[in-house]
Amino acid sequence: MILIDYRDARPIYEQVVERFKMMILRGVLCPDDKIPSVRNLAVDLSINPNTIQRAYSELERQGYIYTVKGKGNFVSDNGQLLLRFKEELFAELKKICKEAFEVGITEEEIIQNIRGGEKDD
Amino acid sequence: MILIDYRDARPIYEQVVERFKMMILRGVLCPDDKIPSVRNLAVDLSINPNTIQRAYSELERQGYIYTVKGKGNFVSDNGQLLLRFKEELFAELKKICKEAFEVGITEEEIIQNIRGGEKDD
Amino acid sequence: MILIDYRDARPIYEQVVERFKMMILRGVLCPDDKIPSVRNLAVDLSINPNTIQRAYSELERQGYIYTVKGKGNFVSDNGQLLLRFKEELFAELKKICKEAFEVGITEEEIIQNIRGGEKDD
Amino acid sequence: MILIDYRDARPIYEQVVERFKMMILRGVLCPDDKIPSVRNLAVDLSINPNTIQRAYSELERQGYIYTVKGKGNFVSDNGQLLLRFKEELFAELKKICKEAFEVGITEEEIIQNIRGGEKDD
DNA sequence: GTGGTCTAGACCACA
DNA sequence: GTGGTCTAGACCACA
Repeated sequence: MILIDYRDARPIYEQVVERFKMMILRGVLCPDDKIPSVRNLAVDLSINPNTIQRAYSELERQGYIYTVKGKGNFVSDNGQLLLRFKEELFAELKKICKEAFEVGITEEEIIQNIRGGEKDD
Repeated sequence: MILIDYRDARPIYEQVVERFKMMILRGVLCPDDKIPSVRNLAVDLSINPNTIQRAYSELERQGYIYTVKGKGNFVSDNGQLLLRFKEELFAELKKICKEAFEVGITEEEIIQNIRGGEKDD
Repeated sequence: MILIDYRDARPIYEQVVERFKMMILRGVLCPDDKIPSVRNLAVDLSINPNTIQRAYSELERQGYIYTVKGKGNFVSDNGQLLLRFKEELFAELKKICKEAFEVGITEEEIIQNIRGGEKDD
Repeated sequence: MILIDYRDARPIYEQVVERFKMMILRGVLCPDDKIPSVRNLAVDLSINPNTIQRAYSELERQGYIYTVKGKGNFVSDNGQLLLRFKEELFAELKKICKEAFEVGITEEEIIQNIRGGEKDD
């Protein structure tokens, strides 16, 4: 369900956050679905429960999941999530493009580079 | 010449590296131009010399500058730099676009978002 | 009769306590009215009976209900309840106002903010 | 500088957050002031560094401080902070008043209770 | 020295 | 069982 890449420079908790975000945004996980308990996922991934706890706290803070004490963590029903994710992603894109323009790369060059990627997915 | 943003989450050495890279790629700094000595820049920016040294080592490792012992640090004459920078930048773009496609954002939506940014520069 | 909000960060037993308190203070539930049995309410709300039991114990401790063994739980006839509730509520208000005054918010600003809320109820 | 109340039901990290917020909002701590290092404050308060770390992360997330890696944590220069704090505080007040109105407490009664508190500060 | 991440493990509240 | 907090302590990146 969740894969950790130890060669990835990003911290483990961040990778966990990202995996869940994508699964929720893609609809693999649906509103009110229960996600694994902190302890279970920790055992499954051979990771310390504190690290999972941190990932889940972050997911809750960002509105992707909600916690019911004593029961577990569940996927939120928040229609705003995809919209917010898009905004963040476009902001990132624009930042990179700005850097590109600065060194003389043209809009057309960038667009050519993006085109055709959709089907690779 | 170099501006450090202490509120930027990135480490200082990384900001220094990035500033020099951009100045070299934009042609603000030309091949064989002498860049400030570690000591001088450290004083100018009120930064630990170790931090500048680390930035310069990184710039040398990436081929942007070369060191002449006893003389100082100079901008490389390396025609490959822009090409390599472009490849890295396009790789980043593709990674983000891949994530976008995964959550259902279309190529057209991305391209619309990029268009028009060139003139804002 | 009782609604549980699983997205509410507060524990379930606390929500149950609060709902009953409000119903009793508003007069929706009257002295000596029988409230649902632990078992029935647990089934109705699809909640663990332990949780309901804990809520009822808390309500009894605070004087809102009394238990007759073998008969059930009943609303208390305690004229002091509203008075005590008011005191608690005013204490909370004062604590928040104190914090407000500390950062320079004026009494007038607070009062303006409260005025007009009564009819929204 | 910071006092922890072990009888307080709130977790320690939350108390630390609250103390710093108030000091910043009251102007006791000014923009770009350095706050104690995680380790130092941990020793001073006889608290685990992780707990201080958590408090500082929260303060950063809320925009009260910023971190310079390897240097320390510093007070932000964010004019929005007081405004946002006010909004949160007024929201709390309204929630309590709403509860008050529900059990028949009048606006006037509440206002009388608040008046005169400003000078006690 | 300074913050950031992570492990190991305890204890508590809640269901 | 489930999450939340905290302690103790290690190791790393950065300055």
